[in-house]
Amino acid sequence: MKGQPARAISERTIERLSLYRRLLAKLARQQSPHVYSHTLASLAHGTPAQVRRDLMLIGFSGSPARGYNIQDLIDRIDLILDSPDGQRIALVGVGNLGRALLAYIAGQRSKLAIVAAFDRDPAKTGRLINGIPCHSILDMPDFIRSRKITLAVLAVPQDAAQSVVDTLVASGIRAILNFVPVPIRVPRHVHVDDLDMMMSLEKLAYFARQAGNGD
Amino acid sequence: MKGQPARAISERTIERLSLYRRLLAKLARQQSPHVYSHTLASLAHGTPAQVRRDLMLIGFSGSPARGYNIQDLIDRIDLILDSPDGQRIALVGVGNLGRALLAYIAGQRSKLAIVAAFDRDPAKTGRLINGIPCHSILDMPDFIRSRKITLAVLAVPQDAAQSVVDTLVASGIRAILNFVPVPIRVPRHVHVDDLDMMMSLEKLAYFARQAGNGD
DNA sequence: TTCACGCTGTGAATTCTTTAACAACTCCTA
DNA sequence: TAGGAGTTGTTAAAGAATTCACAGCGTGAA
Repeated sequence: MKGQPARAISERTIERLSLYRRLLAKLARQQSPHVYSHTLASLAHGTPAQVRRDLMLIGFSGSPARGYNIQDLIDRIDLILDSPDGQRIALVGVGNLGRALLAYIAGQRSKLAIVAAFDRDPAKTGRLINGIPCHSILDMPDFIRSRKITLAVLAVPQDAAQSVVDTLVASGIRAILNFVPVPIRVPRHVHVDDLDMMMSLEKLAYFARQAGNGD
Repeated sequence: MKGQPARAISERTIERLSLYRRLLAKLARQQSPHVYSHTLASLAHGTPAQVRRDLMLIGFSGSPARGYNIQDLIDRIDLILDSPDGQRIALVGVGNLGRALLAYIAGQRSKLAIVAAFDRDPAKTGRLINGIPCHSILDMPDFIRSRKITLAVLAVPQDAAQSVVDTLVASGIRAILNFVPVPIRVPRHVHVDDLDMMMSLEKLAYFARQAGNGD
């Protein structure tokens, strides 16, 4: 069995695969067992050529005149995106945003489970929050190691960010979804994705102005 | 007065400018009145060449041997990113996430103010939430028009997303920050930025696995 | 069984983004 | 006042990502 394709798939393509999978899950319930690249493309706001190339990259083939088998494609994407034994996530920082993220993420994907939350404030620790146990941040290293947590969602105050990140990295975390609007330093083997809302808003504000008149 | 440079600046560059401005604001309080491109680059996790090119694109010049004047650069970026009379934002969907976003965004930038929230649920409307007045979604079109709101943050349930978007667009919204994990359809002149957390998590999960061993 | 249609798979072309490289210049030192 | 160190501004090259375009094929219709 060949498993994952040898060469790394680009970040952009992985993002689209995630999107395709979600769209395909909906299609699977509804219509014929096949989709054309142009159908999937229009659902994903992309081009047919892009869809075909993405699927080519993961070694998936369709049939001319029938398109791609939906269930087979979902299975193939699962094989790429999911780890067989699943991956566990910790959320750090149980403030307003942290709690909302807990509720948002919990239970979305069986192979990607939030298993613990951490906070410095003793008033928040030692109980369930949105069904997830919340621990003291002092217990974090042991917890991450023993439960083999590889992903972290960071939603702590700015000042605390870098030191929390250092702890996470030292505990063996492999990737961080960062909601703190500060660039965090990590060693090269740790991946970071910044979701910076103010940056997105400022970008939208700019293009909103460019587009139409000058309000 | 020439105002904005004629040619559009790329999305990537705008994002970095937003980041630079934030970093510069910190620098301004601390040290000398100048920065070198390599200093700013290292704070932004970028390369000096990238910084120089970005600043070139917005027509900003530094001095050899002293670098860029921090305050002047902030002013120049303000000129690009900010609208002189400010832009107003509406938040739609006051659930867990919506409330957290209100708290997060409120008061961050004076030229980018959240001025109203909307929800379908009458229990939530008619009062302040995190200091922002919350209205019925039925009043949204009038409100958006009369208060000249051009940006929207979308945090409604999936099923409601497209119909809310249609209303927003019809009311004159120019750009939407979309937290709903569904591709929304808008006319070409409306800009959308999708902040899709599950997609980001799945991407990180993939690269976390690629990097090290195969857990 | 044959034909025509419309799709896939993919090399080539294009476009967009980043990095390299270096001449020109400014400041500091002596 | 002249020289050296180190930075900017910018052109050219490299590298990624996307789109084009078309050969080849499978299906359904005749």
